[in-house]
Amino acid sequence: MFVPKLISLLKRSSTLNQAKQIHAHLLLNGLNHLQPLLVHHLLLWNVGNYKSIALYVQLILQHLRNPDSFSWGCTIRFFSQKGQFMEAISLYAQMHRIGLCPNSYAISSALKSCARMEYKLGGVSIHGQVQLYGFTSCVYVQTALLDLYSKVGDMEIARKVFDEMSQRNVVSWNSILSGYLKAGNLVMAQLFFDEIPRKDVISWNSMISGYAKAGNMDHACFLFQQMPERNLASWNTMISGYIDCGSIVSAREIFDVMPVRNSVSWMTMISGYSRSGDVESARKLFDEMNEKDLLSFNAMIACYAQNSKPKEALALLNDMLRPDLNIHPDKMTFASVVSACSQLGNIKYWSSIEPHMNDLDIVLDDHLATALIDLYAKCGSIDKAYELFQGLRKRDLVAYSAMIHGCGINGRSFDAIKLYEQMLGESIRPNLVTYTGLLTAYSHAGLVEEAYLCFNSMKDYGLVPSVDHYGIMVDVLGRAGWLDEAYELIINMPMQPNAGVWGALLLACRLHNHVDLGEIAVQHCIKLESDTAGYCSLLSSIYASVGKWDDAKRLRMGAKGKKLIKVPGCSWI
DNA sequence: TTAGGGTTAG
Repeated sequence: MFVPKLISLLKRSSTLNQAKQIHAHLLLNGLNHLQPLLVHHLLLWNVGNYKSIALYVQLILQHLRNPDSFSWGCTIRFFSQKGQFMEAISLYAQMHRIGLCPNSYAISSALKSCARMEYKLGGVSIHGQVQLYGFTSCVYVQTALLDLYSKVGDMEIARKVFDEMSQRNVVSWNSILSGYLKAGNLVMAQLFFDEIPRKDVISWNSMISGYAKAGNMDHACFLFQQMPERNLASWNTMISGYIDCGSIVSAREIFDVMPVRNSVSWMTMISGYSRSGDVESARKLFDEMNEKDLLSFNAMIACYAQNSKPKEALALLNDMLRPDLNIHPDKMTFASVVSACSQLGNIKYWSSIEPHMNDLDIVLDDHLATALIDLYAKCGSIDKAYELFQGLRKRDLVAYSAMIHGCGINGRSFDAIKLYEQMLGESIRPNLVTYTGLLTAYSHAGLVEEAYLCFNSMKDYGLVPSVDHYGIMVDVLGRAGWLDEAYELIINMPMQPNAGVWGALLLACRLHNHVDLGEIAVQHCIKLESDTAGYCSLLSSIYASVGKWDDAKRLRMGAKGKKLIKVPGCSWI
């Protein structure tokens, strides 16, 4: 077959199998030099699905008799564009190992991949090769380099690269702009923005986003009104800016007047309502959507999970799985669903959903694994939780807090304390949730003085104990029999104690048969909560335990009839 | 090179 005919056949091939046949033909007829063309065609026209093309092209690369930068460069760019950054970087390294000189495609795509993964070390080593192979005047390579340093937060070197560029395009300007904005340096960003010779919509959007993130919506709005053309990202940035500032009403106004909406707009609004606790408005908006997609389902399921409506979250997952919708849940969906199951506190809910996740080939990431740690810990499978915790790529504040709490409620107090120390050793600052778990652990172990020290150390991290932390402390003191100290702590609380705090004291009074404080505690509990039967029966048991049979009987009768009871010497209604 | 979603307490 003539070469021109082969090339035209290749260009018209639309399936991977056709391309493979042509490839076989090339090899049989000694036309190996046409392989780069085949690689280029395969990658450019996406014949077949991504995975099979990727596999086939990699196979070709490994067997090229005369490896060429063009084929390798195209492939590296392909992986980088598909978001397969690890693969792109590893192919680049391989290309380097076999002694091929990279072209600008290869080197800029490898740099982009490092930037997206914030893999500074890899980027720096490619920087050395940029100098070595003489790409110092290629605007694409230099911009990729500049973007890398902006993304990893090294603005000094980013600035140096920018200053030394012989040629710049608007992407170079936008990259340095986004670096300063990411670093929160609005002053420098504004200076650069003013200098951009031909600003595009991305330059404007970046500035708007920077002011919005800094909470300066007035200036963001000023820029939004000034910009010559707006795209969807401009409008969506304004919506999320208002939501971040807590102005859900202004966000809605923007949403209502924008000319075209996409799923990001809908999702941002739904999660805005979710964050302000307005589940009803979120659902109303969700129901108004004509074509619900993965993003909107995820936003609505997350809304239910985050607002303590786990049953509704699971019901919506069920709707989402309807075959006619053809929507496949992803790891975002499952993170919320796991949280919902965890709130229900029974593993049976998750057991019926887990097979779906496995069918969908969902890969556990740290977020999803953390949700599972919490689920297993709450359902008593602490060993399974620990196993997941050990397997995390990076143990962050949330993972530690979930694990500490999990150990706390499962009676593994010393493990909880050890984890807390390990966390501090990794320079992770605890938050209020961490202390809830830790105090729970001390409470279960009956370590009163340690708990007190821990409670007092919260201020070292700038944390102000919440009413729940006081509740746990009352529980710790009370269980250990330090009832007067517990009462004193309640009296000196900087906020109003809730029924939980007084309930903890009441429980302790029952444990140690303390009548006087028990009467006071029950009085407050009844004042704070409508369902009083449990409290009355506790006090009644206290009376019984000290032989005050008449009082005990009277209280029990009262509790049965749900009437309000009067205790001698007390003035509650 | 710009917009958006998930995980920890009670």
